[in-house]
Parts: sequence; structure tokens; C-alpha cells
Amino acid sequence: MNTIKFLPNGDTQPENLRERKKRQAQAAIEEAALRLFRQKGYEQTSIQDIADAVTMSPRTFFRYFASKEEVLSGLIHTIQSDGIRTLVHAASTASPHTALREVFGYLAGRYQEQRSNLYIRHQIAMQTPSIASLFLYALLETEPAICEAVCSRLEPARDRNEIRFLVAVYMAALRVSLEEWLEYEDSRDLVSLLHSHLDCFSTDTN
Amino acid sequence: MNTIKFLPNGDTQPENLRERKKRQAQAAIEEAALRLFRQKGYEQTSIQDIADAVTMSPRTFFRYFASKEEVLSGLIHTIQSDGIRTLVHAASTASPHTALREVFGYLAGRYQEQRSNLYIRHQIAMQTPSIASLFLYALLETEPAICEAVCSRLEPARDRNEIRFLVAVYMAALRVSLEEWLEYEDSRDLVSLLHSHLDCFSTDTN
DNA sequence: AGTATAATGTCACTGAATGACAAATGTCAA
DNA sequence: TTGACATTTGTCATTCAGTGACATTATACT
Repeated sequence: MNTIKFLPNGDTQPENLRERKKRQAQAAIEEAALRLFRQKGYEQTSIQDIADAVTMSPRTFFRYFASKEEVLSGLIHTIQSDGIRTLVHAASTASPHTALREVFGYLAGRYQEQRSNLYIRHQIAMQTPSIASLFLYALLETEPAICEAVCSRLEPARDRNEIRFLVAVYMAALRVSLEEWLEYEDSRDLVSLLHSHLDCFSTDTN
Repeated sequence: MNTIKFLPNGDTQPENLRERKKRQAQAAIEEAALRLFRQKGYEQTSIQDIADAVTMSPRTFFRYFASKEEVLSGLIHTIQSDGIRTLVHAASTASPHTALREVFGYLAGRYQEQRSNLYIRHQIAMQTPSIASLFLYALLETEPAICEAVCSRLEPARDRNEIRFLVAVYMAALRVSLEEWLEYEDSRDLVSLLHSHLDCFSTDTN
């Protein structure tokens, strides 16, 4: 994992020429790559193709993305990381459900903002098992961190494994909602989709 | 997905010399590969290393396993496929929970039989994100088929998306149980671990 | 301007995976 | 047993992802 840090700039002031160029380059690569992936398929598109499309050396491609795959999974990584950050900075609550509803609500919101972006990626993933696997992992790999954050903000110590399962269930809900939501091009509301699944579950256990 | 079909022989009769040799070769590769993966790490072990260890050409390795990864994930694929098969051949029931409890119980049983085998693989996966991703996918990719099988044996047609979520929750339980169970070398009982998680859930919704 | 710093390009290399074809090995029947 | 046939294996060449080293070029700063 050696990529450029998905160009920070949450603070939006002294933007260098250098930094602007880097931003542009990264965006250009991503755009070209996605276009080519859709046109010719992920596996049929070589790094050389992408590099040609943005007139840079293949070597430079790897200075922006650690791998071909990361062009696709970067978005999910970013959103999931942000989700964890919100959880860490949130106030403690007695119920894990409250915390989890909040994080997963936040996540669903963020994904919702990126619908068209995600739709393209999803299309590619459906034709490319290795990419589907990648996306799944990008979601589920954040479970331990979420678990950790939830446990640490619980005064009465709960069974760690119970929480693990709980987080996994919330993740399952997010995952299924996302799939359902991306299945057709005309979108419904992801957030309410997520909540409808969660309602089946969280009425009792608290 | 072009590998040899994980050498069938559920029927155990006219075993050729050829077939015996193939079995041996496959077993030898798997054994050598796992040993090397543990000794030197997955990524530090090249196909050449494995081929050398069993005195065959690297080309032949790929006639037994479609990729280096498949040496590790083959076991999971096999078990999951068997699970789906049991579900397809089972009798219809009114409740999806009944069917799902049965399949996931079966799966947990199968994994339990393979503990030491899985333990090694899990060790490797923990040091190698791409392998963790692979294992996750090997589990979750079977969700659609399970979903399909469950829906088809339900007389009163239920909402497909509801079932999807339900299957995902069962899968989450299996996944978390497996992790918990493989965490320490001295095993507890996977099946009861799974059931304890499921009990949190399936008391109400039916 | 000129120097330090960071980005890019070039080159060479490893390793995974695949296709094509030749060589070796197992099968089966006469 | 031999010989025809099918299957498995080895060899060779090739493509492509990814990486390290180092020279070259562009930006930044004083």
C-alpha cells in the first residue's frame, strides 16, 4: 500500500501549482481508466493503454495508484476511512446500535452522493470477479476498526464477539442495500433502503 | 476459472493409474505450496519454488491450479459448493430459517472437519491482504446461489431482497464464527459458536 | 538568477499467467 | 507385446503488472 494519499486538501488554501497538477493527473488517470475499462473491459485494458491515454509513462501511473485495481477501489477506501473517522470523533453512547446507526447512515449518505461513480465501478465489478472481491474486501476490512471504535466508547464492557457479529450484520445490511440500489440505473434512496433492512433487526437487541 | 475440477471421485471405484497420479500431483503441489508459504511467506514463494519442490515444470503447476491463489482458496470453494448442493437437494420448507440453519450448520460442520487445514490458510491470509480478500469472496460469492435455492423452495413467494439480507446475515454469522474459531490454535466448537450467534437473531423473524 | 526539492521518464528486471507445439506417458485392443 | 490413440507434461516464447535505480525535467524558494 504505497499510493499517494488520495490528495488531502480538506483544508483548501495554499494550493500549489504542483499540487494542482497532481490532482489533475490523478483525476485524468481515473477518468481515462474508467472510460477504457468500460470500453474494452478491465482485463483487456493495460497500464500502457491508460498511460497512453493521458500521455504519461507507465511508471508514473504507479506513482498515483499502487495498482490497476486501486483506480477502482480508491473511492470505497476513502469513504470507509471517513466513516471510521466520524465514529472515532463521535460522542460515547450507551447503545452500540445508536453508534452503528449513525456510522452506517453516514456511509450510506456518502455512497449516495457518489451514485454515478459507483454505478460505473459496479458495472465493471460484475464482469470481473477479482474486482468484486476487491470491493467486498474494501468494505469488510473496516469491520475491525469499527468494532474497536464501538467497543471503546461503551462504558459497560460488552462481549467483544457479540459486537463483532453486530457490526458484521450492519455491514451485511449496507452491502445488500448497495447491491440492490445499484442494480438498476434509476436510483431509489439508499439510506432508506439501508434503514428498512436494519429495522428487521435492531428492534429487540440493544 | 479453468482449473481441474478438484478431482471428483465421490464414487470410489475404477481409479486409473492416470487419475491416481493426478491426485498425487495435486496433493503434492498443495502440500509443498502450503509448507513454502508458511516458511517464506506467500508472496516470497514463486511458482518456480513450488514447481521445484515437487520437480515439475511451472507450466504444469498451472494445469492443476488456475493461479497461485487457488491453492489456498480451493478448499473453501469446494465446501461452499457442496453446501449449495445439499440445499438444492433438500426438501422444501415453509420457513427460510429452517433451510438456512440446515445449510449453514452443514457448512460449519465441514469447516470443523478441516480445522488444521483452515488454520494454516488463515495464518497466511492474515499476513496477506489479497488472500484475505480472496477468502472473503469465496464465502460471499455463494450468496446468490443460496438465495436462489432458498427462494425456489418457498411456496409463499417472499420478497427477494428480504431473503438476500437474511442470507447475508447468516453468512455474517458464519464468517464471524470462523474468525473467532480460528483465532486461537486450541479449538472450541465451531457449530455451537455459529448457533450462538444465530440465536441472537432468528428468534423473532420467521 | 540559482539552488534545493519533487515529479517524471527511461531502463532493466522479476514473476504470474497463457498459447503453441513437441515429447513422454498411460490406455486399450488385437 | 506391440502399436495406435488419448492425455499429460515439458519447452519455448510472449504478454503484462509491478518495482528499483538513476538520469532528466519541472517547480519552489531565497
